[in-house]
Amino acid sequence: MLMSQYFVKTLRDDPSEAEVTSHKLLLRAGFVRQLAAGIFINLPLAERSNTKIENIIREEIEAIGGLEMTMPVIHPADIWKETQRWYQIGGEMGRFKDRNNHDMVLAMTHEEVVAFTMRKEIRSYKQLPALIYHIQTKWRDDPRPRAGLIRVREFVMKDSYSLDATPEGLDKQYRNHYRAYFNIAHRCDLPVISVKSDTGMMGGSLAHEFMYLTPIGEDTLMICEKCGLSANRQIAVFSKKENPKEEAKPIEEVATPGATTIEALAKSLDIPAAKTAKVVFKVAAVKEEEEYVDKLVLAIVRGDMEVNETKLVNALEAKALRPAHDEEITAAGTVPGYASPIGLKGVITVVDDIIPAESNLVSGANKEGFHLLNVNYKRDYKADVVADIAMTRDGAACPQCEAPLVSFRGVEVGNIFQLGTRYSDSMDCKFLDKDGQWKPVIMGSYGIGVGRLLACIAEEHNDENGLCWPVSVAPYHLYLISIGEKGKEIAQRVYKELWQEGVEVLFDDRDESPGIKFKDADLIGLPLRLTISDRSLKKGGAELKFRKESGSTIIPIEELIQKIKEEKVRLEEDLAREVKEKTEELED
RNA sequence: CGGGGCGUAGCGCAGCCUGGUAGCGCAUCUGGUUUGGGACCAGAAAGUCGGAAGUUCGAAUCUUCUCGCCCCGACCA
Repeated sequence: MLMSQYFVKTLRDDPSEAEVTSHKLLLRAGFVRQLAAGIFINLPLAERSNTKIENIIREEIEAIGGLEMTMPVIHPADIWKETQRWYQIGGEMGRFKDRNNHDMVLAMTHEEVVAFTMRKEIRSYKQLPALIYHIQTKWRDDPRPRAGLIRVREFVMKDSYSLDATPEGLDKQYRNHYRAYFNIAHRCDLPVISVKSDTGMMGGSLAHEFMYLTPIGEDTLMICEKCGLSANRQIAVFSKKENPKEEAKPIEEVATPGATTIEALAKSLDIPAAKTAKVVFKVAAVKEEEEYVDKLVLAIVRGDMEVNETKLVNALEAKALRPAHDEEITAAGTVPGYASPIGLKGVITVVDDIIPAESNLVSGANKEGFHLLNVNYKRDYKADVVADIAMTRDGAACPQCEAPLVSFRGVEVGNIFQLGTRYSDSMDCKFLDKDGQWKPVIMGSYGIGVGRLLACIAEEHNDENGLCWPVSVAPYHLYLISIGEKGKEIAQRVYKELWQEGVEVLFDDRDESPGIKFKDADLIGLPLRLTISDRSLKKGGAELKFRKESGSTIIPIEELIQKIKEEKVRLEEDLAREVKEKTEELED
């Protein structure tokens, strides 16, 4: 490509809409432009990098037996009704009607289409296992897109779907993807870690997320630096310490004016927060005879803990959760700040699993200004659900080794799910097994975001002057600058020859001052930069500089093509070697 | 859904409080001089001040409504 023909100008100033580094740089360097909140245009530079990322993904997925296909972006709602997700998913789903008034869905993911296809095609265990994938646009109407390309509404992802006859088969496909995803990230020179995650709207049993750790990440991960245990905070568990057991004492009402928070309560009674029961009200959409209805939920954790909403939703098997309004709480017969489960009717009570082991906790008295001492689970009240619903915090004890857990922020670039038969059951996707029995196909689904990878790579590889692309995903390998007439003449020849030799060159042939060209070279961030000018010629050739290094070398013109080719190959080999080392580490 | 901020030329911003002919820097176009880190001189072009309604003799400026974008929280493969 010739810079003189690129229709996009780099920006001197950070656009005011951009906050995070990758967003600023991708805008300034002319990779992307925004069309609307969470909807981006990929300009030619981004397109080239995306294509490279996609091809890395293709190679890794083909290597584990994946077959590429394309599934539509627009689906009839019928298949989403079959799996109930039409009803379960809220505003995140894009819905519209076609001209015949049929409900239609903008693809958020493709389990339904896979199941639809496979129930027509798969009849025998002999057709399994199978692995299909595609790279396709998704629409998820996120309530709050943010951080440029990190969190968008329309995006391209590679999603693969495994189909197996046995759980062992699924396990193998899952492990294959686990390794493949690390390979993909490593080949993009993006450090990621895997953590256990919530299955969310996907359903299924086991799930991992691949996280790029960065302070701008929107997920919080809990990691044990001692034993290596890691999980998304949404599902992270920790080892809870019970208070010393006490003999159950009789309930006693005490006046606690103004003590509407645990902190104030503990202070006024001079007891540790861990001797109180924290009551939190939420309204959950719970399934009741095929319909989702809003129910008031009373969740109890020990006073020194907090409620984890994801865990609570899972414990309730609810669709959604929101904080309860004060009116809803009062209507249930209690008072915000002084609530307790004792004597309350018409609410779903969920208690954290440490509560039954605790004795003589302080709880609200369901009237303004009073609390109850010595409340004991079972004797005084019972819950509809007992489950782990406590949030894991920094410093909480690791459930494996008791060391303190540490929290990190991260961006989820990929995830893998063991779906099991969630979709094959609801969509009747069955095969005839060896033993002559019809069985549901066992599915797995595996996603990795192309644009998100690009953004994370940009976030990881940059400096104060601009982007610094890894050679594997750089839109071009080399930024060629010519200064002056003589330099331009030689550069034009070099440009053609390098392309013939497999070196992708972006030639800045513009009639601009050298300063502008150097600034743009740094901003766009190709791994190699070659300058041909009167000055370099006087020194004996052309000047080669690596984006990530400060020095430069002069190369005689006659050796130029060969030398650059070598350097490009060397960069690729260096990266390949690192990938190999990381892969071996992973195998251990 | 709750809280906050911002919409003025392609980009970054001033002007608004205190109403009176819309400005600056960069970018763009023309001519000339320059050519190793976002050059210089001279000239030019470019804005429904996000939109609508209202107040007023007069609104970028005041009022109301509305749309969009950004941030925090909630939510979320």
